[in-house]
Amino acid sequence: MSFNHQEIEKKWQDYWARHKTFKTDTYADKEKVYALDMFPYPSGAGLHVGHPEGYTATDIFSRMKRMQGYEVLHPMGWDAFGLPAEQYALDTGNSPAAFTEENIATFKRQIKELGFSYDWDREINTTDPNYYKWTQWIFTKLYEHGLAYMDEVAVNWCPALGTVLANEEVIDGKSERGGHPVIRKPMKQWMLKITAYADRLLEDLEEVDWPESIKEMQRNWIGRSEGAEITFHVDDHSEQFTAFTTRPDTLFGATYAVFAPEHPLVEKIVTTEQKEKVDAYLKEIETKSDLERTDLAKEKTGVFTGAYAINPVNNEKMPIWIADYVLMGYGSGAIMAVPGHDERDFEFARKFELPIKEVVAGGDLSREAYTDDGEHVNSDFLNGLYTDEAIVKMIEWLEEKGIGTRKVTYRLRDWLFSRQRYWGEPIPIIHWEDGSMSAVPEEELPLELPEMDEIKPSGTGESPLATSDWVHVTDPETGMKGRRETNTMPQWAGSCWYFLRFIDPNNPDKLADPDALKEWLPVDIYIGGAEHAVLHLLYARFWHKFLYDIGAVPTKEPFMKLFNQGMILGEGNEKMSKSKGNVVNPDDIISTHGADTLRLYEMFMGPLDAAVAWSTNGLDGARRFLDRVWRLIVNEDNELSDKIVDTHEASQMDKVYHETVKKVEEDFENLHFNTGISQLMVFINEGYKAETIPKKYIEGFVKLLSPVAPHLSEEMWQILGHNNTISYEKWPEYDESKLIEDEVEIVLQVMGKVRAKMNVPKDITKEELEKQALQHEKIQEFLEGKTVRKVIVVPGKLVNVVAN
RNA sequence: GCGGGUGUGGCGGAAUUGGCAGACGCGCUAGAUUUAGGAUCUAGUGUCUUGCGACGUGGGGGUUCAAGUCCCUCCACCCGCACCA
Repeated sequence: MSFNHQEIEKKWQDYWARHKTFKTDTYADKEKVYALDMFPYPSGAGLHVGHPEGYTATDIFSRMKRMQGYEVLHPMGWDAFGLPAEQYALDTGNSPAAFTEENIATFKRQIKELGFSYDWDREINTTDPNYYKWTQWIFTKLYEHGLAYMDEVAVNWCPALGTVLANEEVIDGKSERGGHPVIRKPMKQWMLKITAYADRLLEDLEEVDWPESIKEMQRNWIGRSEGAEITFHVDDHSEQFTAFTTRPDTLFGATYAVFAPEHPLVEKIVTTEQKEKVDAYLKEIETKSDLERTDLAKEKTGVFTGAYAINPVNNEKMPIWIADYVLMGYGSGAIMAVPGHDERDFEFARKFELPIKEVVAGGDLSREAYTDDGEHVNSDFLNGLYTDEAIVKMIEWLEEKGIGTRKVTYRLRDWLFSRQRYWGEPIPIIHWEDGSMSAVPEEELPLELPEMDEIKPSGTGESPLATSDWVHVTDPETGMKGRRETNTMPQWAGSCWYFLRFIDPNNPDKLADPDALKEWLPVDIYIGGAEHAVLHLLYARFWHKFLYDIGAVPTKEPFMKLFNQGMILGEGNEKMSKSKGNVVNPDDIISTHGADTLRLYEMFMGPLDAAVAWSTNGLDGARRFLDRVWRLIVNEDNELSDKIVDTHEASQMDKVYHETVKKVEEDFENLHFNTGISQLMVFINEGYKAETIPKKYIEGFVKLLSPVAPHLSEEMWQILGHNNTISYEKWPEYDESKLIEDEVEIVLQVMGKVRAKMNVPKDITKEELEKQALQHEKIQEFLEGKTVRKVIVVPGKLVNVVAN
């Protein structure tokens, strides 16, 4: 007989809700554990089977920690601002708020049906004014500290979405959401000065327990490089420019200079003879999208400006070219080209027949650029030095002459923070008619979004808010008129700090009580998808460091341990997608197999971080295991099976039980759920073979199973004669002595090959073990006619006889 | 191209410090039970071989008494970055 999952799951979900079983006591005396999920964007499509994977992992961890006596904070909320709701509102004329609310209701129902042990009293919604009041408050603090500023920048304007996108939201020249074309357009935008934190964001990665791949991605994204900035004069002009280089030691080999096409100096220095060609080139570049520019980048293009720069180290004239392989957005948008020792410069010099000069010996410059270390030549005072020393000496020389300095450059750009959208947190800034600007005072926050009958693009590139009366303000004291900022914040804003609010979600006076933050921070385990490796995780770290600097949070880093769950693929090993029709809906699985089965299956599929294909057979197998557990413990009359006996006598289950407790605890602690579950299966297999099973072992087993399959475990716990929830029962302990048997099996090898096995007492001496092994009949057989050269004895494991 | 990662049965995957490769699950085979079953229980299941045995962790080489694990080299796939000076 199998259990009725629909009945049991409903029963215990109701019980937990009614008793508020998972309510967290913020100020409990117990030691604290904070287990966090990346909260979802509540899309109209509802929950996907990928969501429960990470959620189940943190839930198992949380449930185990509760049973081990910790006070656990395990919350859930909604990252509910975002483009799809606004797009829906534009398409249908309905309000994004109502649409969002419906989606949240669906998500919440689905998540509750999976039996996660969230403290629902801490539910957070980023679109709730009580929440975004503090998102706005953080913005005003950033503004006060000079970290939020407005700048005219060439932004990624997406005409289809009617908004500006951050660099990270543009993939191959198209919008990350929707795949619409994106063009460059100069606009006045809000920026956050994340670059001010670049070094700390880099350095503090050392302190956190994150996957190396994610740390590496963040390091690459920040892209720190050390070098020098060198000033060059333009020949016959009063103009000068700077170029950044990581190889100042090769300055003697700089034979030409290259500007990015957008470099402001280009129009000033271009000669009349070359103007036509330069203009044509600029025009060609302008009409290319970013996508084309990177695509066509394989073949280098460029044009001579007619002007020359003076190489400060030898006063030689270097022709100045423009080429789009030099990027305006990095360094100063101008480079000194050293074709002998830089592959890109080499390629360019070859194509345009520019001189190539060797200054580091060791390569063959007729074939390729030589970028490795070597002895410097043709370099005056650097001759004979190797790269490291030559760099130091050259920088000293440049600094002495006042024509260059040591310089660190980053790939990381400041964070483009405004969106021309309605459905986001309003940026709490007022632009006054006298041209000044001020932040909305704290006591006036939250600055709520006005309700609008119709949300339509303003047509001017401003957000729909520009069409509302809401924008107009008058200073009650001076009577000065002003206009509210109409840009809103990007979706990343609300998720930058939500984990702080979970700690003290209803605090009206502060973002959260500092004492409570001290108790719970940093987050002990944070699980979510790898797609947030740079954006969300870098932005959240930046805000956290800022809040740390102003004394609002007590830790430098927000997330101590991070883990990325893998993707669940469709049965054909392809990504699940509507168009392929291979999407698995959790609702269907809960209905046919039950939430416990879904949880168990997703954890048993493979390692948590692996991408594994969904398998209906595998899912059936998970259900079969739970049925086996049920049938072993519960009889036809829904009572405890006669096989379970209340005894303290020694049992054949002793060893496997203690092994199971040990392995399950260790594996769950390390998020190795697949192997922990396999051990639970081993225990049940042994249980089927045994005549009787001590009740205490079955109780221990049900506790071990309960984090994975909580509904079924609660039901069995009740059948075992308990009236309370299993959620706070003491986690089982194992007895190390029960793991060791009196006899151990020893592997006997000859020349490294297993030839026989034998059982010996566990405390046998090395000498005795060797003696017995050599006497073993089978071994004797193999040693016939051979001379024993050496015998390797590993106590408790094996004996290897070397003979020939 | 650069950086990171992964390659183990028919499939998903296990294997402290190098020490019995293939735990557990799926699938498959046989038997039991059943009116019947795609239910349940029991046994088997890396490959080759009648057997003894031999071979076997992407390919090749090396270190070692002993290699999935360490070293060298090549290949394939996945992820990230992509002219970052």
